[in-house]
Amino acid sequence: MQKPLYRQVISDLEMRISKLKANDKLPSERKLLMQYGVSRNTIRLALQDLEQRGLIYRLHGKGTFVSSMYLDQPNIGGMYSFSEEIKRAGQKATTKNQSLELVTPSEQIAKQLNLVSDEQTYKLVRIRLANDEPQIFSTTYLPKKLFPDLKLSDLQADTLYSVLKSKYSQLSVMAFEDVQAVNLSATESKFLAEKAGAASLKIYRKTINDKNVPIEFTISLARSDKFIYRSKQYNHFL
Amino acid sequence: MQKPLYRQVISDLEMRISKLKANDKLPSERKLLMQYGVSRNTIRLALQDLEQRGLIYRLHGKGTFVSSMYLDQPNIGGMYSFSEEIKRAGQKATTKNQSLELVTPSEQIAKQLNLVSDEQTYKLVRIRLANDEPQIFSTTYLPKKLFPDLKLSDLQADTLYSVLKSKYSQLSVMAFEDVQAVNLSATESKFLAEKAGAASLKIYRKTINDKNVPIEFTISLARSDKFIYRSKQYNHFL
DNA sequence: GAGTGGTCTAGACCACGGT
DNA sequence: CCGTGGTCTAGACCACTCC
Repeated sequence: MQKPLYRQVISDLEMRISKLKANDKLPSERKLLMQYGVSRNTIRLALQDLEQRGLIYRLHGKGTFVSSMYLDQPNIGGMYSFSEEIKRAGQKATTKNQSLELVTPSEQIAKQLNLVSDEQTYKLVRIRLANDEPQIFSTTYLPKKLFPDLKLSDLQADTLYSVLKSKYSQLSVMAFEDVQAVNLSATESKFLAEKAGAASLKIYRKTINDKNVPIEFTISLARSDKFIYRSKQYNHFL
Repeated sequence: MQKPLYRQVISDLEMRISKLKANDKLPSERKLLMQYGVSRNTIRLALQDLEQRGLIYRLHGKGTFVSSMYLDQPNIGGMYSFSEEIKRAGQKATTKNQSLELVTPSEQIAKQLNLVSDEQTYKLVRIRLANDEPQIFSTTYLPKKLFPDLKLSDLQADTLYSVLKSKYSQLSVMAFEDVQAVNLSATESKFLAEKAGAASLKIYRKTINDKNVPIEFTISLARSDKFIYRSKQYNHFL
């Protein structure tokens, strides 16, 4: 089996949807199951996925429709890549003080990454800049067993996610993010060229792959005067 | 039928999960279907919901486990209503200083709500409390033409979203949210019973209905020591 | 091999929206 | 009334993990 049936249906429907307009109606579930020759359950698995990702919406008793936001604003939300966001804003993205070392993670980190006992992780520390101004101070933990022989030079040549994908075949499918507001400590404020006590966004991100296995845990501190955290939220309980 | 079977399973599992620790193992799907006397599909529907909401994670071949991302802190992000989040955390949700008036909105607000010229909106100001402690100070704008004859008494009897749905047939399908960290001003800090300068989350939310029409714009200020803004991000470009 | 979650089938009835 | 999505059953086999 190459790809699960419902994944194939998803891919095909994605193509069909991209050729439709916002609020266009899709065929009913019963028509789709005949078109694809699969059971209703399989169709519903596919539609569920598309609905969660915001490509379609379903109305009880009416039908399934193409969602508009996805077509109008494909860039809003989703997994943000710092470099791409900055470039889109017409600024220059750079990274400073990059360091990579092998460490035994704290209990909190180990739990997030589903690690047992004393498994080691890479610890990647970065300061991200836009037009040479510090914006984000981040610490990333990557399990050693998933990313053997990770080199700093790899990361300097390409973005983190593309390295994980191309060198280690790890696809980041979804990320859980927790966002808090914090007052910067004296030391933190220096990294970000801010005043001590300034309000800052603290973002905890856990990224998982297609097998539901955590592949990355990152704690970021972001200057909030320049950086906005943007997300889309879907209502699952209509 | 009172509640769908899988919703009942969800409620019961939520209770069981709340008594477990992070990374504790749940019974297997086959054990659960025997415990609840339902089919496997129903159990999986329930587990899917819990997984999406971040309460559990599942590992192929290993089992289902309590997620560590799920803390006791209520989530202020997303379409979840404040009252429900607070209740879920076992606390008492109340609202203070509610005021409702008809205003001509600023240009910024009018733009967000796709309003023309001098269209009026209702302006709803609320302070939300959990266990009598102020948590969120919010200002909500609702277009008058969509919600004629909105009464403060309606909102005091029920949640905002349920009023919009039941009285005006407006379904909130999706919301865009921008999150910033700010230092509280002197006046703001008094509303939230905090110190001036304390870091706080400022959340701009625009909610749209199934026709892609903006139905609500809200600016919230939330105490970040008690609340976490939580979101899921999907990678659309596999 | 035993146990887990992942995928899939072929039915059924319910609840909702519109004719 | 019909067509829609929502819920539900009772099976089956596959893919993965651990022993």
